[in-house]
Amino acid sequence: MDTIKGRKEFLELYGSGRKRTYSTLIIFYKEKGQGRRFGVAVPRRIGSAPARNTVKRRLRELVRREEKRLPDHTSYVLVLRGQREPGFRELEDDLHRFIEDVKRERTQRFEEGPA
RNA sequence: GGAGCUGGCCGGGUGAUCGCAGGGGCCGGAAGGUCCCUGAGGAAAGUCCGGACUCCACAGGGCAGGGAGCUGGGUAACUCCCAGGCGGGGAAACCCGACGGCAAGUGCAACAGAGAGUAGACCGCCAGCAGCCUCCGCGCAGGGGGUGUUGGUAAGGGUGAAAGGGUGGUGUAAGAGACCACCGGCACAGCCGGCGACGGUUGUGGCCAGGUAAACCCCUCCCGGAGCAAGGCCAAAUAGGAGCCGAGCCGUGGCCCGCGGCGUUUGAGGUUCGGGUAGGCCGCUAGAGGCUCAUGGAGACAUGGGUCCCAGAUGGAUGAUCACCGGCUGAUGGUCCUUGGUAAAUGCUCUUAUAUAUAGGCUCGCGUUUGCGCGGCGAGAAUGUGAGCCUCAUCGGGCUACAAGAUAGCCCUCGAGCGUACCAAGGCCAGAAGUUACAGAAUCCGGCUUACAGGCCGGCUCCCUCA
Repeated sequence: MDTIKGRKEFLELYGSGRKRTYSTLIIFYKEKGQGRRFGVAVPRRIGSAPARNTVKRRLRELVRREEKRLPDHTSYVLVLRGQREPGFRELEDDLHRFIEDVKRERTQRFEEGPA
């Protein structure tokens, strides 16, 4: 899993990337460069350092599992929503929804494209 | 067994699947692959002290600023640690203390109170003066009690966190360190013990000096600045840009003097606009290091030997998911064990026998409420003491009657052992459910402080019981 590094690149995705909102996550993404690259952001309001680290590990684990199902040549930033530490299942559900949404979006574009 | 104090330690485990970071070996031209090893804490936290390390400065002096503040020791150093002293808390084990100086100066103190730091008369106490009352009337002597007023007084009451030493005496109208004795405290001097803080003791002195220095301040001692984004190397890039101000600027990091450097035609420096970089490597993990043994020491710790190598990320690794097992709390159940209590709704056996002081009321006797004289009223009121009588209550419980209580009637009654029933507590077994903390290295150490579900081991104090 390649990671996004540098504040500038994060700001670029926040500014010009596409955005989808789910119950525990906000996901920014944009076609860019080679391969798939990921960034994870967990705000301070979630809790202490150990709590934030746990959430980040869960998100990385999910990305590692599901990476192949996402479109290539794209950068993604996953930002945590809410005030509390979410469970693994909640995060998993949201990521699956995102994968379905992105797949539908590409199919639509593919059908509209040649027409 | 209970209550408490204290020192040290731990702070989930196993398995499966899928992963991360560093190092090493092997394969490969490289990308990478593969195997092995290692991979968060007691506080990694707060960033509060102290150091190591790195760079800058080193020419000093004065002023300012900050810190420390009982003694001796330990340490690289400390605001830390050990031992001791003193003060405070506790019945004790033990705990707590910024613990130099308010008898150098200046300042501050709410409310209450008469008075709060050169003290102060609200009540009280005492004295003088005036006038009044004393079973009734009158007189004499003496006493007592109020009132008003003028003074005295810090004994007593009251206020307050605190009222200007305490106790006893002398003294006095009443009092007062006014004087005396003892005690406490203070200052000075001596002696004894201790390295010392200090302790003990003797003498002298003046009667005594309130609190607050995390109030200013005074005294003693200590203190260059910045921090691993320190600092160095490599690579890349900006571009030696423009406008304006301009005689000072920089370092000695607070200020002044002084000193050093740069600059005033060759323009230091500042500011605005425009533009750009922030990639890699080293520092970077072997250290005041861990474990263990020996020696010295009361201890903190030191010295020496042996042995081990134990995180180094940089959008930041050290894990994610699932299953099982633990730890703790525990509704409820089993009624197996122990202990205690209750029971004419209880059985059996043994052994047997008991009376008290106080309170209240009533009656009677005696004494006192200054003395005397005359008259009146009246055996009264208050108080002390002695004798007799009466009443109530307590000294055991249950049942019946009554709404309840008083009360009345009836019954059982003491002690010991065993058993039965019920209740309570503890142990044991089962167990729904809940809970499983605080918290994430970022240059590294030594500390401090704060947070923490729960658990383990040791030592000590007090109380109860048994032998």
